[in-house]
Amino acid sequence: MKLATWNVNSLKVRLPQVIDWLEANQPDMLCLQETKLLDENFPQSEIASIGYQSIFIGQKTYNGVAILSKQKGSEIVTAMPSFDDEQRRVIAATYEDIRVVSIYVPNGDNVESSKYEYKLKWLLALNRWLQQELKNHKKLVLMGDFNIAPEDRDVYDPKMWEGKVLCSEPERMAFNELLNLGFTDSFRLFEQPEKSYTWWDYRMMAFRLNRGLRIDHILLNNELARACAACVVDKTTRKLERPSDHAPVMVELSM
DNA sequence: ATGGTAGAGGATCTA
Repeated sequence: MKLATWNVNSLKVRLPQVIDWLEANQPDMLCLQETKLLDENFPQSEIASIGYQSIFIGQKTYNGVAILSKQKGSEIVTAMPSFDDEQRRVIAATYEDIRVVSIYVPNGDNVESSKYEYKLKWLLALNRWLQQELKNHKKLVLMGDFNIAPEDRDVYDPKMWEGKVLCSEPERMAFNELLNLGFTDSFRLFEQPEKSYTWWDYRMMAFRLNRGLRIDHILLNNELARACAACVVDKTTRKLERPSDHAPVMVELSM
C-alpha cells in the first residue's frame, strides 16, 4: 500500500500534474494541501475518470485540503473538533482499517506575527485531537504540510534559519510533542540522500541551488511504522513547467 | 534598497 502527500499550491493550476503523478505512481491515497478551491469547483469528475475518489473541504483563494483515494473513505471529518477555525486545513477519513489524517498547518509568517500565535494554538489543538484519534484507531497516519522543519539537517542553511518561522524552537517542540504521542517520522526510518527537502522557495533560484526545507511529513503510529518499507521525496515534480513549490512525499507499507 | 516569485483576483494578501 502506498500513501502520499503533496502541497499543490492551487489544484486548478496543478490538476494535470496531479493526474499524471497519480497515473505514474498509483498511490492508494494522496493527500493534497492548498487546493485553493471552493467545493463547488473541485475537479471531482476529472479525478474520478482515472479511478480516484475525492473528499475535500475548501475555500476561496487560500488553504483547502483533500484526500484522493482508490477506495471509499468512511468516518469523514473536515475540521478539528473543539477548535473553531474558519480556515480549511484538516480532513480525515478511514480506509478499511487505516485512519488517515491530512493537515495543512498554518505557515505562521514570522515569529512576531499573530499568525505565528495562531499556528502554535493550532498545533496544540491538533495534539489534543490526535490523542483521541490514537485511542480510537489502531492504525493511524498523520500527513501533510506541517510547515515545520524538525531538525537542522532538514534545513539548507540552519544558521540563517535559526529561530525563524518553520524552524523556531516552539514549533520544533510542538512537532516533537506529536512524535511523543506515539508517531514515527517515516522519512527517518531509512537512509536518505544528504540535503533532502520537500519545499523550495520560488525565488532566488532556490530549487536549482537546493536551498530547501523538509516541511512535509508522513508520521506513522507504531502499528504502521512497523509495516513501513520505504519513504521517498519525489523531486521530479519540482522540475516540471509551472511546478508547485512543494514536492510529494510517499510511503510504502507492507500490508 | 526587507528586494526576489507564484497564485488568486483584480489591490493586496499569503506563502
